[in-house]
Amino acid sequence: MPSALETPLSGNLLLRALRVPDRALLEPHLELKPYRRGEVLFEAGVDVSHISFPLGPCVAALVIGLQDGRAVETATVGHEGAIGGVVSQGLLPAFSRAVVQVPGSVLRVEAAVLQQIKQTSPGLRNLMTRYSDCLLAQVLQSVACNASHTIEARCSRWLLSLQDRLGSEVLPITHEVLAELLGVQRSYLTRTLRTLQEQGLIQVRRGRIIIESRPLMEAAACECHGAVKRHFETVLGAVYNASGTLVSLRPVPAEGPPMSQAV
Amino acid sequence: MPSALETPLSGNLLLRALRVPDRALLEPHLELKPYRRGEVLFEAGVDVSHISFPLGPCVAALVIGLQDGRAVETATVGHEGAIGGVVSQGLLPAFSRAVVQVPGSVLRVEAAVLQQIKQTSPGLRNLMTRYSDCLLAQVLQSVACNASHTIEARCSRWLLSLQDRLGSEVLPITHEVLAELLGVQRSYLTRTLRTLQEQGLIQVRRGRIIIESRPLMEAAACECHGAVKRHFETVLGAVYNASGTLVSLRPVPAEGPPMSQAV
DNA sequence: GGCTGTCTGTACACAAGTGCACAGATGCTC
DNA sequence: GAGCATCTGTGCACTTGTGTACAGACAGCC
Repeated sequence: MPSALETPLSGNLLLRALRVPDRALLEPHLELKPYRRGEVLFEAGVDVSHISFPLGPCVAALVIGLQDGRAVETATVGHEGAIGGVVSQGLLPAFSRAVVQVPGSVLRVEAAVLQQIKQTSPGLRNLMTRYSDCLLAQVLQSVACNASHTIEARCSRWLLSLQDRLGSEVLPITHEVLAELLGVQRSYLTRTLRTLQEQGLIQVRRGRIIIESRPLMEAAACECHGAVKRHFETVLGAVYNASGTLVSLRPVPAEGPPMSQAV
Repeated sequence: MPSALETPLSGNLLLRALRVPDRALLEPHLELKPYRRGEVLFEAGVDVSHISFPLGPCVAALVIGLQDGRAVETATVGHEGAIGGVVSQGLLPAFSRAVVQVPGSVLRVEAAVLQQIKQTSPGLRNLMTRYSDCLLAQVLQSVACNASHTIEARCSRWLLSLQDRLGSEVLPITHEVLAELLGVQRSYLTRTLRTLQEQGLIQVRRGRIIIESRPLMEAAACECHGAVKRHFETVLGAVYNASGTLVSLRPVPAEGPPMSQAV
């Protein structure tokens, strides 16, 4: 199986950013697991047994369930990151649920094993800490965003960030689901999307939304999209191609004395 | 000065939860620093040099500044926690600004020094990891909260969480400031507070809000307040007194073999 | 005790978003 | 290629919250 993982492993940018020896430590413990849309990686309140690195197009969301039955998205994680005990270091009960939004596979490792390996690998430790900080940044920005930006702007932001992760203009999502994630009314979201379509930003199809003009979308979206992206750049050295898609992270540098910082 | 710190140190619940030897490691490096209302602990984009443990009534907020000049609160930190590079482990640029809402003192330590001590103290490491998880939980819940709850509910939640930290019914805050933190219109917040007052939940005074009936407040607030509180209980063993005030955290247990979890 | 700056109360026109209901379109399955 | 479940479009009454403006109240200061 290790040989079969050779290719998949490069489908996650965090794993790809690791140096070869660190990757070698992790590789024997990685398990490939496919997920369908809507599948749950872990439930809120349950101990997180594994940490998962989404591959290729796979995108999951951290979701908070509310008493009235709604379930609002708090963070999106794709092939640029990891999900499950990233901050809690595993083995603490999860506060949120993790749900697959775009189907695909993940590479996962037992939380305890990852902790073990981190002990011996400063590079891995450093990388995971940096990613944690980016995840937090994303969430912090969303708090402010949800408090102050219009649904049109938030919706645009969300679509852009999905495109960043997928690298495709065709975003497989229904109004229903997107409205739930944003915590807004479905009928109003439909109207909003219609407006965006009339302005030539997107095309609306059944079950998918097609980005027509990324520049216009970026103008319609709030600053939050850019702010988070910039933090990914400075902290993880994220690299984006011309069309805004996230293509790689800065490789973890070789160990040196001044590395003690982000242990 | 170490002797002068003897008492202050117990004014922060995280520090108080540490075992004596761990505390001893930290103590010589702690510096007492007073802050006034509105003072900035660190700015967004700047490297965080220190990590601060608020004492007694001191409360700070993580704030995201928006392009239109507004500055919305994303998290509140009082004597139950710490602020500055908690997740990023210091020495990464801060994503948010930290502003003092209720004046008081903090004990602070250089980020690099704290990292150093963590290397040798599993207890401290474990505690900080748990606190990080609680901080994230608080922020995750706020994303969902801001997306779906009314201003009245959010305002009530906020007042309750300040009371938890202060342990007093008199909350020193103006409508102006609270409206900004919640990301809402000042005039509408005044109306909301008026409504709460007419229902006997609070009393409104110039520059302060007095909680009249905590039970009624809890009914008016959204579930988010309770959800975060419960996570603090399970993860940090937070203990609340009859009137809802946070009084202590579970002491860090003695080291044992099964401790490897939250390294 | 009067002045002054800040904070609070309220009014009003308006925009944004909800909640619900139902018609119509689309894609998939058999 | 007909049927069906799901998704999308739209209408309408209503609530929540914005934006702006201004009057009055409070507390601290000299």
